[in-house]
Amino acid sequence: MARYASPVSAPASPATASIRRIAHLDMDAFYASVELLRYPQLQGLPVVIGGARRRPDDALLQKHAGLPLSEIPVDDFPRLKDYAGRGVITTATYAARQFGVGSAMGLMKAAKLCPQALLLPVDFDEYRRYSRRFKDVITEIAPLMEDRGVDEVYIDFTEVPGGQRDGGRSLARLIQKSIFDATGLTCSIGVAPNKLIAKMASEFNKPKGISIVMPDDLQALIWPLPCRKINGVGPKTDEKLQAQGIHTIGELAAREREGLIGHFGKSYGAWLHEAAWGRDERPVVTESEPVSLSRETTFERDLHAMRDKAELGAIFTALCERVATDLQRKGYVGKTIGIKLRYDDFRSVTRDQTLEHYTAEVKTIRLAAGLCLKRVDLSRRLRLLGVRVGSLRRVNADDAATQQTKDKNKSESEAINSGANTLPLF
DNA sequence: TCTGGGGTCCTTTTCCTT
DNA sequence: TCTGAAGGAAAAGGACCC
Repeated sequence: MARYASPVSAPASPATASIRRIAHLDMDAFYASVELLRYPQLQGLPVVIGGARRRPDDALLQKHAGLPLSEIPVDDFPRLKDYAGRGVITTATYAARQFGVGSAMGLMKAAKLCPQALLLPVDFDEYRRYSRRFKDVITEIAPLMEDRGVDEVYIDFTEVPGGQRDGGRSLARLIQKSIFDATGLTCSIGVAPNKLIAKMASEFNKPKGISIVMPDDLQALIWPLPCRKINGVGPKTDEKLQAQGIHTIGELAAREREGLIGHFGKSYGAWLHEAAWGRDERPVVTESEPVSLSRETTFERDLHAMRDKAELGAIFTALCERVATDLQRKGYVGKTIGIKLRYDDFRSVTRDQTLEHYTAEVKTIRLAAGLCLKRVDLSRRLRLLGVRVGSLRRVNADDAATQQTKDKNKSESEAINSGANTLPLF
């Protein structure tokens, strides 16, 4: 909090002491909007963007090679009804939502609800490019920005020129307009005394909304909302709250702190109480280091450790390679190697192993992950396999240190190898 | 007939050491 | 040598988020 108190030394504008103003900015239907910039002819149509393993528009692009994307006839786009395979919807346009399809729904189920919907693949690279562009626009105007994923950020307005005017509305407008001018994309912004409230506020007026919440507005604007609107209250907690007759944030605020602690534990119970009262002192964090890095994949069909050994082995090795490549590209080494697998009945299990030394080597990762694999039940069929490296540390650009790490990795590999010669599974 | 992938953080369990 | 307590670290799982 101290960081955000108004400067004591400079008696700035005498009448208007600066109060903490935090904005949450959320891009409106980000993925879909980016796709519509590319394919404007799909405007207003039901479009679903989904986790298709094969790009459903590959054939489309091939067939119309040379033609500007915006001139590809709508009738040629792949339809949901023609899709067969696993996958879920990542996002859907408003027109598609009319049919009851939405994020996280299985594609097969969605195809029944809206067979005529167009299906586009998820193009993360493109979304990341737009993400970088809109974030650059923001930091030009307000440098204290916290990245919250590809389409969301928090911004500290407190000390930004104009950040106090109208509770932050003018600055929010400026940012909205600048982002639209630079990218053609719209966003919604909530400005409030802290991140918790700002996050809720940004949802008030979607799309293209600006919502201002002042400290005194808690009762009127926040308390009537369902508890589920609190960022950090998910379906499980909501269910427990409902069971106790707590439906709104106001009802939650009315509960004794001690009672909540009794039901939800010391830490989470106390946090729920604070949240209901709109209290949140978390700073806007402009930089952070990753804790773990992982790769996982769901198979086209469930695989069996023995019957599909070769296939699983290849997938497993590929996952290790991808994690290792990611680590090296991003400049990290880690020392906790883990696997995750999901059985055909959707239960998942994880196994971890912490090494003596940090590594980013495929071989070491593969060996350690192989040992983890030996500790799980492989009689059931699997639908997902993942490999993770945790306890990350940034690797020095310094060559000597790198070489040292490599040497250690080498001996580590050998050590693991000698203990593992009874053969890893895949 | 279903239910992605990449993360973080917290709690509980397990294991090791003293 | 066995047992149990205590505490810490690592492992496992769960909830949540985008």
